[in-house]
Amino acid sequence: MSTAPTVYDVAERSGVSIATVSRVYRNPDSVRAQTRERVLAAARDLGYVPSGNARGLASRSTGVLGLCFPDYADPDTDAEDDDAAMLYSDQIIRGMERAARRHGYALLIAASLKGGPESLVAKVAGRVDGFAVLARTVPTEELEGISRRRPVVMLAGPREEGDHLDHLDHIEVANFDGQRELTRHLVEDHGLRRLAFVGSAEESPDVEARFQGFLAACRATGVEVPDEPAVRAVMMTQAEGARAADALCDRDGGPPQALVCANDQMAVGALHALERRGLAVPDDVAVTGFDGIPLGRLVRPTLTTVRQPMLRMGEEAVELLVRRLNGTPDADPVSLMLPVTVARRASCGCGPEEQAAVAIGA
Amino acid sequence: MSTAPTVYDVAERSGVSIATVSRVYRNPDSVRAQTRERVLAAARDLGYVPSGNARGLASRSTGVLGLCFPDYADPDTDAEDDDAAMLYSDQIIRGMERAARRHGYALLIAASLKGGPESLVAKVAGRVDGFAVLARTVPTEELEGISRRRPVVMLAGPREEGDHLDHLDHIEVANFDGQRELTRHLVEDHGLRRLAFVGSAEESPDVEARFQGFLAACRATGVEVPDEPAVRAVMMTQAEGARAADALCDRDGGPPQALVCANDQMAVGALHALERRGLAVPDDVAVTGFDGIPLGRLVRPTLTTVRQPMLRMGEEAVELLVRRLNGTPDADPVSLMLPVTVARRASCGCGPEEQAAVAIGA
DNA sequence: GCGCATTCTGTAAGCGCATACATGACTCTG
DNA sequence: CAGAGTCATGTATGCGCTTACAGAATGCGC
Repeated sequence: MSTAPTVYDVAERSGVSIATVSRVYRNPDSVRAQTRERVLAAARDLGYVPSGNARGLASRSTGVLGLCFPDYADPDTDAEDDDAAMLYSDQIIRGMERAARRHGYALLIAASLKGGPESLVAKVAGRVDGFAVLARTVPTEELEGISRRRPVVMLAGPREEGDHLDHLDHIEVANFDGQRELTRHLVEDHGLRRLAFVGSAEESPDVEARFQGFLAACRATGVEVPDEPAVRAVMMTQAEGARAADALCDRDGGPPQALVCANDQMAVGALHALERRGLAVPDDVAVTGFDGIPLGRLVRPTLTTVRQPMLRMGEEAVELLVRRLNGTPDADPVSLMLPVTVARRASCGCGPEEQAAVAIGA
Repeated sequence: MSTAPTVYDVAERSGVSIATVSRVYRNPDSVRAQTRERVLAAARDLGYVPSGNARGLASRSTGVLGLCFPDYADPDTDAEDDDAAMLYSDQIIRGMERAARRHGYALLIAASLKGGPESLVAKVAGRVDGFAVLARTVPTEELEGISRRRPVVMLAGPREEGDHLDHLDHIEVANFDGQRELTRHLVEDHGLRRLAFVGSAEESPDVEARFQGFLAACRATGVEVPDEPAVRAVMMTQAEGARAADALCDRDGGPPQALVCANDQMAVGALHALERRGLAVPDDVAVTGFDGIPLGRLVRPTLTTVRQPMLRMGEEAVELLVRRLNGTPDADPVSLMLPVTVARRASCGCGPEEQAAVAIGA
């Protein structure tokens, strides 16, 4: 692992100047074929790999796009089953990677833990030409500064009015419409009326939108519910979902007829908690989630949920970034809303077979 | 999107030298608190983000690890169902990301398409401190050169004897043992004797090892099979799996009793093809895969397969890289073999419930 | 108040590459 | 065969940061 060879080494070995070496890589046609071969041969001999850092510094661009996402993994779950570990951020990653590749970019990913918030984004931001951020992964103020200098697209968080971030491109899904339709389904098609929403609306604008959709459906169907979520979860993990389910069951009046969870992970946690208590899903309590992670189809009963088009979200994010990168850097901010689908599965009482679903919203 | 501020701007604005600005970020304690605050305030005002390129250049390290993987996605499948798009590389990505984060690294990922092979690895290699490569993603010779200058770990390809790459760290799974056990199960527990192996052994050393495991089980149980795979697939995608299934059914003597596929994607493709032909799985033909991707549990019948611990593979890869990076760069190459588990599900005739599985190999 | 040990901060020299510009070698024209 | 025009290559500079090293400021004991 000796010191890596540089353009200088290659230049010396092939008897040309460093400029020529550089040209061989950046603009091969501008070098005579014979010279080029000599240079490439020397490079091969030396095991030369151009330094991305130096290249980036000199050319002011990296050829890399980035993604910052929160780490919502349930540590315990993963150990026993890889599948369960695939969260929705993973699908966004794949979507972005694929689209990035099409445009000649690589993808740099980093999850933030509550720990060093600043370092994370800064690290990513400093190494990419542009990046996407999953809602609330990064403190607003920090993004504010960063986004002045390079393209950033917000994912999954509705734009915040009056916020300093409204100059950012933005992609969200039909949280409101999706949750409203799912809730309507519970009430009208399954006749459930005592519903409880699980999830902290303050935590994330997505959850807030979902909760509002939930409320809208309740009002429209004449179901009474409190003006705020029955249980606030801090993290949106399985553990929190289980805790929420337990808390709701222990309340006066017993468990509600349906647990409407703000995401799939909490719903799965609730499923487990209810099973431990000997309550049957969906007969005693219906449970629904939101997201459409693979795990939702692996649990029993299979989880009724609202599916987000996550791959597409990742792809669209890249498209927006690329557009800004070559062309219209100062165009007005774009705001996309992608449609969702309600996946009716077993946990709401729809039986084992998944029902055909239609796109909702946007 | 004006020119981004630099240390110089921050230095000027806060009335210090650029060295002090740098120190504030690299080594905060070495700067007086009062000075530090001034600098940070100026940085905040300007929206300053340190350039990763410049930092990397000057400090000769990037704080980034990389992963190169092949793109085996089935383009058509993805559109209709995000879940189906989650391949095994995605799980490796997650495993690596998580471990990388623990060690303070970000992760750069890039899939290679057959197209520009060189540019891909070179690009990644030039931007990271070390990286992992999924078997055969990268031409051997190219890796040869690169790996002389920075840590590389090979994933999922058995080390090739006499190869120039045997100085690389290496992680594989118990391909041979896993496939042998699965094959034994088909023959001894289900009484199947006309088996066909689908997959090109030349393409990948993993497939070769699996095929050898298949052969070993056949010999041990007295089942006769040809010395090479019944069908060679070029890509290991669903489309290829379907084609293979069709080809085998059209042969003289009709379909075999079992299709032993070299990976899950091909197995799923075979499942579809058989269904189209009106053949029942597992009653007419049993089908098995290898990998344990989430999709395998979503198809009907659920897919019997050999599960690889992919998350763990990603994590171990990072551990190996990190170890080389800080400490023992020239230690002897490490070779890890991770155990697999046989997941007995419906497609081999074991019924809908997944059977408890035990670790095999290593 | 002085000398010396400690901080703290500034100066300067790269890190490896891209690229504008200058130079040199040819070819072509008249 | 001189001069203009091409093409290939070299020279020189700077990208934004880190980091010895040196220098200034501060604190301490006496």
